[in-house]
Amino acid sequence: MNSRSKYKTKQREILISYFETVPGVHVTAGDVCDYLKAHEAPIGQSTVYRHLESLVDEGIIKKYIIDEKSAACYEYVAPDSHVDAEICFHCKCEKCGKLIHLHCDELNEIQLHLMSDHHFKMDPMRTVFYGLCESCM
Amino acid sequence: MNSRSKYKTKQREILISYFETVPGVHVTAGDVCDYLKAHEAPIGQSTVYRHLESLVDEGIIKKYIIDEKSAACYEYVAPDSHVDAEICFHCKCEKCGKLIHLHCDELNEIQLHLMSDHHFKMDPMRTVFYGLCESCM
DNA sequence: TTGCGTGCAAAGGTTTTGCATGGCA
DNA sequence: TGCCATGCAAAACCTTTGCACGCAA
Repeated sequence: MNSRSKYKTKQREILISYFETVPGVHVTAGDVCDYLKAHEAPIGQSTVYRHLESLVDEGIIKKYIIDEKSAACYEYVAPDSHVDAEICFHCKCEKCGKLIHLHCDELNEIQLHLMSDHHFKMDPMRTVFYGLCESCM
Repeated sequence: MNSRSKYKTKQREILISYFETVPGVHVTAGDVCDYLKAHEAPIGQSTVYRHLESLVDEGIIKKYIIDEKSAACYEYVAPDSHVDAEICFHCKCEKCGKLIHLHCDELNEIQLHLMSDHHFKMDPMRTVFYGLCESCM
């Protein structure tokens, strides 16, 4: 509900700085809290959660729901990257828990198909394919 | 872990009977508990959860993780249906929360593609496409 | 009789919320 | 000054687990 940040606070800057140091890495809300606590600048967990929601809305970070039993993951989005071209799909192995990143043009056709035939605008950042990876099959 | 039922108990029969009365409907563990409590036969929630796990393993019901913030959904599988042909995909609207069921052959190609090109065996029952539905776009 | 099944209560983990205090503009 | 932001604690939520008792075979 408080999607947009109105004030520039120290906590917000700390969080953004932290994410900038871990590009391409999936971190959970707990990871963020732990890291900040271990370093110089602890932030209350409710503040962390509230900022994570805002930063997702602003497109500064992405949120991934990888596994329903574990915590949500957040990842920094580099501001100078043209994100549209960087669509990334995820496959999660139900057995070993491995997470596979896919950059595949053919998978983009799924989006087009869902759009044209089913009138559904799929969001690749939130969609995860569940199944079995090669080594677990 | 206790995947297979060894004893035939009253609670197990009640649960199966309940699911038979709601074919094609998604119910949560809480729904089951509430329904049974409102009727003649309440069952302890831990027993419900334990049976749900067993029934999923036995293929009597299917489990869907639709939304990471809400409870898992369970659905009865008719025993006389040839389930292999009944693959069903789900689309979940992130805005209005609507759940859309898709029976589409073209989507089956995703499975084949993931299998042949990425060596990943996708599980349609667990995979949900997130995005925006027609009315929310 | 043997050991699984049951159910209550409590724990588990992640996320949200209430409320008083603190800080930005 | 006037809101918004913060953070602690507690609640909320779904699910799992411990343990003693009950029941199927």
